[in-house]
Amino acid sequence: MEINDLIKNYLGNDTVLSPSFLAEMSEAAVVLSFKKGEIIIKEGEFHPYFYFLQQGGIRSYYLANGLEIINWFAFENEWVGSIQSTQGAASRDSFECMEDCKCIRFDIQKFKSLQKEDIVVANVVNFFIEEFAIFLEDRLRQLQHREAMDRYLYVVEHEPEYLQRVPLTYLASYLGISRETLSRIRRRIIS
Amino acid sequence: MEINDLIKNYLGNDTVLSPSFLAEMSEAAVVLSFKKGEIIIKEGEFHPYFYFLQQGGIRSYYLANGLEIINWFAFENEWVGSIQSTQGAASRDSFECMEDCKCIRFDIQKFKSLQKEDIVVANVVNFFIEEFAIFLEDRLRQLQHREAMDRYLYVVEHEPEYLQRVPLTYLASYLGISRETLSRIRRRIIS
DNA sequence: CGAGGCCTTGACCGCGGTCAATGCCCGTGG
DNA sequence: CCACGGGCATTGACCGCGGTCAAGGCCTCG
Repeated sequence: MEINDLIKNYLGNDTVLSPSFLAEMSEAAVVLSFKKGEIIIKEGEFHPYFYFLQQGGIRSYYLANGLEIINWFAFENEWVGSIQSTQGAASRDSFECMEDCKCIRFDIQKFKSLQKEDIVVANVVNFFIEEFAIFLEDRLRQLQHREAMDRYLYVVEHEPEYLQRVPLTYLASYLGISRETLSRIRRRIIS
Repeated sequence: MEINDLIKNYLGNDTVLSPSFLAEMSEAAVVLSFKKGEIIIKEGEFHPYFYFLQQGGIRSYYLANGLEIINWFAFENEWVGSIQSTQGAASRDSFECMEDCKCIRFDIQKFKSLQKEDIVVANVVNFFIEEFAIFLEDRLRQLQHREAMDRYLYVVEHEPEYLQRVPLTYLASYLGISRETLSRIRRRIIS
């Protein structure tokens, strides 16, 4: 059972998911394919699913003053979804496939109700949200009181896969700097 | 029972906490007082407690290049603690009382083990982490691709209590700008 | 009354944004 | 096979936002 393995990888092999959970999940989960450029979730719309990304890359972004501002990138074996949708509200962000993608789609409502009944599920969810919060904290540290060069070097050191798989235009937005500045920074480093 | 009321305020009166939870909590929770300037949690130290702030104000900050950089402020009826300590690691931040404070202190270990057994506790924790993640997301939007004036106006509109209770030096750091820039921005707004 | 904390103001300048032109790579069609 | 066009990155010129340094004002407290 795929999902079971997946969760055990994170939480250790002693994690035992209830049979009822696995049964419900296997019927609620659907494997979907998306092509490069497809938008899975649209800003402003309620989207009652979240995804486990098995293959490909996704970016999350929103519009401000006609500019796309990028929140994060996700690749293989990461969870993707809108926190707002988790609470029944419209997503504040759009999610676009940067590559062809294969995802497992989960129904949020079904998951939420399981989470209210099954303590293991509740703790698994907990674990992932905590991870996400820590990611956001790290990111804040990169943006608050740090100059462009330092932000870039952080990616080089801690998120080097972005350099391989993300266009520089997106990376610049993610870093909160302009395309041009990123370009100049990279040149300074090579020399 | 105070803690019960407290949680019901958040989750609605239909939330029923198990008697065993309440019993454990009332013995694990301690009410503490701190004076202005006291440091509750020190950067780099493991701190196995978190707090519910009943009275006063706390700031979270860390040192970078000898500068204190402020993460957030907390006031009445907010939860305060280090996410890293939740995972058994040392705190990356210090927590200082900006005013005299009254807190309820909880033992993280005890809470965690309850969370593994009691599904209501697990879901309550879930709720608060989710809230925290949304706060962090909002904050990221303020720092990424936004200029100083906009950052300040966001506080004026959404976090006006900070203007009353936080020294401008701290507020500037929170906004990721210098004291002087904040001062000039405020003058521009008055005129 | 003096000292220290906090905020404001001024002078200066460098980082990084904007605008515009150019280069490079690649897919498509003649 | 080459020509063209589009997408993306680079480079240059310019300049304004915001940082740093330093001085001065104001309030509180000893």
